[in-house]
Amino acid sequence: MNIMIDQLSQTPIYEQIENQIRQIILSGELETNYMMPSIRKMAKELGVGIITVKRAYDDMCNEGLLVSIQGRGVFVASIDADKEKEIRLTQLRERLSELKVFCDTSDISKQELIEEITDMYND
Amino acid sequence: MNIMIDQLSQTPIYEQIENQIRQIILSGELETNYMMPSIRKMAKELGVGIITVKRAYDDMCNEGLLVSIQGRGVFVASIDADKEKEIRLTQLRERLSELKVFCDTSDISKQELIEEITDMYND
Amino acid sequence: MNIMIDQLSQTPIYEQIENQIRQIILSGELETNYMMPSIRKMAKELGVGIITVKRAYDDMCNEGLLVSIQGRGVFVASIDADKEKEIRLTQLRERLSELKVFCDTSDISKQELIEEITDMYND
Amino acid sequence: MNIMIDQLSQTPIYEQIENQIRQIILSGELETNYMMPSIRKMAKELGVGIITVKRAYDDMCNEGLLVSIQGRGVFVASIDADKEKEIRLTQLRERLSELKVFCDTSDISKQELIEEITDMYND
DNA sequence: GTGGTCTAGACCACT
DNA sequence: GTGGTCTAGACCACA
Repeated sequence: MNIMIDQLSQTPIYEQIENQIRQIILSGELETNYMMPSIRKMAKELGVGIITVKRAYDDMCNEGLLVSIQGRGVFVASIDADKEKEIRLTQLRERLSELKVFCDTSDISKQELIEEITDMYND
Repeated sequence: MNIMIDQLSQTPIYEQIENQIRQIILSGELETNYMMPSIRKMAKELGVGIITVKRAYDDMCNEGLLVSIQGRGVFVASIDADKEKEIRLTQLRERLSELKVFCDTSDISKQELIEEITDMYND
Repeated sequence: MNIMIDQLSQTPIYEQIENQIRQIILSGELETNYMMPSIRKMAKELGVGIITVKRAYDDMCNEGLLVSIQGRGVFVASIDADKEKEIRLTQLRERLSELKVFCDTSDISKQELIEEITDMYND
Repeated sequence: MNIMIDQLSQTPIYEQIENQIRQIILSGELETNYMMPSIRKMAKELGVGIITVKRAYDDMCNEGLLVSIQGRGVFVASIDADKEKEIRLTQLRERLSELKVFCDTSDISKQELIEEITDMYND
């Protein structure tokens, strides 16, 4: 589990942690019931505060990707891959819907939009 | 000029104002040198503080879309088409950048993203 | 007397008027005791408020370049050209003194300074 | 970091703060990532309001000389030498622009101006 | 009337 | 503790 923190980023540290853990779990790198590093250990490794890591773990528990068990630790939740994927896609569609409104009111065509995305992925 | 404020939104009020004014100006709805509602009037209409509106106007002055003149008012700046387009694209890229972070951390590929967009435009 | 106002300039209108009147008087274009246009006439010609012109005239009276006589009008003061010039140069030296402090603390050499000035006058 | 405020000056307090911080940073006195005094501390030390200091910090963030990070503090940004120099020259040009208006309206020629500068540097 | 500056103080988000 | 947002209200400069 290799998590990188950018101390100067505008994105809150707890969110950086969440994003990377989410990516790792969704990529299938960790099995269900895998025990996450303890909050203290993770905080020490990343060089951030304990509260910050706790916030990240808590958020992921609410999200359903992690499960916290009193006195034992935090574990990777059992996930139905298809169902999870569908959730992500639904979230994506909501974001895309907002994006389309922006493009429509800004005179940006579908062509230009896709072109920008392609450029972005080529960097 | 119809601006709506969502007091419960996560996005700061001044940013909501900025986004909507920007949209209105870039859509060409307002002519160059159009006099914006005075800070006090706008604040009263929106039911927000004077400083909040001022902050929004200030930011847009820095952005180059408005010009503020002491004792006279705040006016729509003259913008050439190319510069206008560039502003829009810059905004688009900021949004796409956030979108990419979401996709990357959600195990959604470039392929899937473009596919979703294409579907959306076909509806 | 040809005075131009830039309504969109950041410089206050009354100051624009002052600068141009000062220039005209110092250039010797107007004789001593020349009667300036009335405040109302000047305001009408320039398309600005009466108060704005009054402010400009008042300031120039305090500066000693104009003399206001109750019920008669505003006139060009008698000026000792040499003395006036010396006053301007003294003011210039004060400004240059500040400028030098800025250059010294910003690692800008005399060479660079004069070069920038030359460039500026060539535009 | 020794900043002096002149409460009676015509230049706004936040601008006085900005000018002095800019000078300090551009002079190389502070290293990249140096943590600036907190807004509250600086405000208390200078005897001004919190918002005044915040305004100064905000402006310098927009200028690219500082970076503000929620919950952590405000830091000196990393600046490359060329960009630094360009900032200084831009500031110089703004000052020279004002100086030129003064000279033009005071019947002082480019020759006289440069002569005065040369004299000043010879003292 | 307009915008520009400044204050004191409150509440929230992040570390 | 840090910065970020927002308010209410005051005073000044400008037109």
